[in-house]
Amino acid sequence: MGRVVAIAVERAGPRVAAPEQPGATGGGPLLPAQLLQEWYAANGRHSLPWRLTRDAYAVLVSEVMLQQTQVARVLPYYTAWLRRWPTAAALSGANTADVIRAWAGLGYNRRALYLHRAAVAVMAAGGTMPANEAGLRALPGVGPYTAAAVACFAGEQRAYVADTNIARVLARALLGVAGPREASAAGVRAVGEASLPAVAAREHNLALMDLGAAVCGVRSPACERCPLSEGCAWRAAGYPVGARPARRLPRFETTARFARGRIVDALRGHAALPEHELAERLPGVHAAKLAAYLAALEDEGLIERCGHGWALAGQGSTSMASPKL
DNA sequence: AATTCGGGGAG
DNA sequence: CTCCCAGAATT
Repeated sequence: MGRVVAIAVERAGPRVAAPEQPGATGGGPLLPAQLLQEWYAANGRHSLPWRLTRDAYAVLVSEVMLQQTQVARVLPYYTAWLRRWPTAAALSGANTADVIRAWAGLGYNRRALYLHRAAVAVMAAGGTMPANEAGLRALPGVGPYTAAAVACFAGEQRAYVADTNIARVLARALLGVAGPREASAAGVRAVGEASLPAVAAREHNLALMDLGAAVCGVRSPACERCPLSEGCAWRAAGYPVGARPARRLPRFETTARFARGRIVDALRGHAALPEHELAERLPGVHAAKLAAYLAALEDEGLIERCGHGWALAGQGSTSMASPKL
């Protein structure tokens, strides 16, 4: 991608960019875009597979997989998924059970359903993936972040993209607080939008994202390696700490999340299972709630009744499967 | 505004 | 052990 390099060497501005550059919008704090792009050219993760394509479907797959999930864990899933379902048309023809099985290990299983339903919706609407925020936002499982990300990374549109990393960098560098929780979402958005460059917003957003992941970590800001440190408001303020949520988490094995994950994963390995066999795979504390878990999973479209037992939804192609138990 | 929804790995 | 991760949907 010669484009990135070209941007980085476009102009040799002042080495230390002033945090506030007069004349942009309202005069709020801005990012030193030049330094940021130079850092990105040298340190960005340019070879991530979803950054090497502009295919909106492929980018959507990556973004949904990346929701609350680390890059390293998504990589093998992304590759396998696109090999199996290279297009929205291909995915729309898959059965639900196969899609849920392909998701094994990623967590938040509803994301697999959303992705499948999004593909079906795209095909129903003519077969062309939307590349603008509004069209993307209408797809299931696509919220403000994912819509902006796909529009920007695939459609190369000038969108304000705010994942957890970007929001943290903006909150620190421009607002002087520890993170987005210590600022209003509108405040972060205001400085983020004001800092969006007129061109190459894609590289701008990717740079902020990589910076947040590699340098400006939640617990470990490496300011000595940060291109924004000179004008960083958080650093200048002496690194004020953020408030702690301070919430006691119950043992994971006792949570509904654990039970639901176990249930779905058990059904991944079998065509169908009777309810008592599902109960055997759960700690006793869940016995009284098993029926409620199953009802919720059924309502969400992850599982379905199969005779006297349960199976992954859509097990037998698209037709109403005959009872197997 | 608060909750719920998985699972793995870093610290 | 706790915390965090390229969030979204629901209440």
